[in-house]
Amino acid sequence: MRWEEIDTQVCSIARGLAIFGDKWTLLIVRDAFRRVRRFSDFQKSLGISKHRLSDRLNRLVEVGILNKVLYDEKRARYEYRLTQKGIELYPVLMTVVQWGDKWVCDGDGSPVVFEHKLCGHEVQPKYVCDQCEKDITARDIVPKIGPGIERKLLRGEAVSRDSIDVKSITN
Amino acid sequence: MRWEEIDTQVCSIARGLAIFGDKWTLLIVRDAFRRVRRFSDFQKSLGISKHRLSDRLNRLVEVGILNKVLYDEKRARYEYRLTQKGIELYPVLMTVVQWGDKWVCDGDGSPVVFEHKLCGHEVQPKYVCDQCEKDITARDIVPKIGPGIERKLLRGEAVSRDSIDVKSITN
DNA sequence: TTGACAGGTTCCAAATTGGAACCCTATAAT
DNA sequence: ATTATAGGGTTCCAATTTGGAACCTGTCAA
Repeated sequence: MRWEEIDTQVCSIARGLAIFGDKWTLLIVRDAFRRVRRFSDFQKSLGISKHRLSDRLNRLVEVGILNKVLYDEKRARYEYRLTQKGIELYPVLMTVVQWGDKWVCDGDGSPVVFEHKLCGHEVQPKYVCDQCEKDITARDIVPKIGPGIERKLLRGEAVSRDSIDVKSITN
Repeated sequence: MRWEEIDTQVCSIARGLAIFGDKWTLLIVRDAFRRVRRFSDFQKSLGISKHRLSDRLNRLVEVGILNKVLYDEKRARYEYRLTQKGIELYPVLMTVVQWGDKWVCDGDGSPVVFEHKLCGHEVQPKYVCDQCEKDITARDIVPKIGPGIERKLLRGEAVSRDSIDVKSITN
């Protein structure tokens, strides 16, 4: 299978990664969260080639993660800003940060820490059950077929067996 | 800059993505959570070429996300299983699932839903402040220089200006 | 008038990929 | 005893993707 076909899987991970699972895209989104907005600033920050950057930015605009906002009419200059769809990638980025802080730090500790404006404390975001408020861990979660698969099956559509075979997530 | 150099940035996102930010790696990890364990099963599930798969599995073992476990001594057959380091990628994957469910579903709803063993309910995991328990959103978080950068600066090490320039994360 | 700046595009060499073919070992089937 | 099959690879090549350098264009500033 080639990469362009992975989003044919009935799987939100595959579909998500089809959008931002390549080498540079999430780093561009990271920079957008840091308020990097202009072509040349992305380039400086990432050291990516212009060609690639141009590609990636256009793609992100296409899929609705970034907006192109005119900031200089005469010279047709645009800024790239996160849309709501982009802003909601925040937990993805933050969970990567937390994993990285724990597993690929170099002994000096977290490069960046975070303050929660609402309570003023330094925050270690946590991932909890919305029903019982306990921490979510892989071992306590049982995946089940959801409507996205069920409805397709009811309509007789082919759904790869692989999507269906949802086993308990654990090693 | 070429991709192999991105983990020189003092940034947990860059360092994380240096490990699992390429096209197939996170999908392999996804499958590992689904209890896919053998070479040929990964291959069937992903449709990736053997060459690539071999590469990626070895890489994941190298960086300590998967363990190679002998299951047939005579024929030297191994299973690939998540280590603790791998299991802790769960929130990364789940936040991708939640984003994908919301933004790249096709009208049929979530392909897969999740039950929380501890309370028996269907769970929508949420990302909250460990101090005040309120939901975390990009707009309420202020990044600050952490020890990982500060200590390097105190030792006089070069830290790219880019890592330091931590602006409020918002558009 | 010259030059710098922002934001591209074009081109090529180098790296990465997918796919097919092949290899090796150990069991299973005939 | 011979053949087949399964698991897990490796080798090779053509196609795709990439990084980097060079070039283009329209505006402003000196």
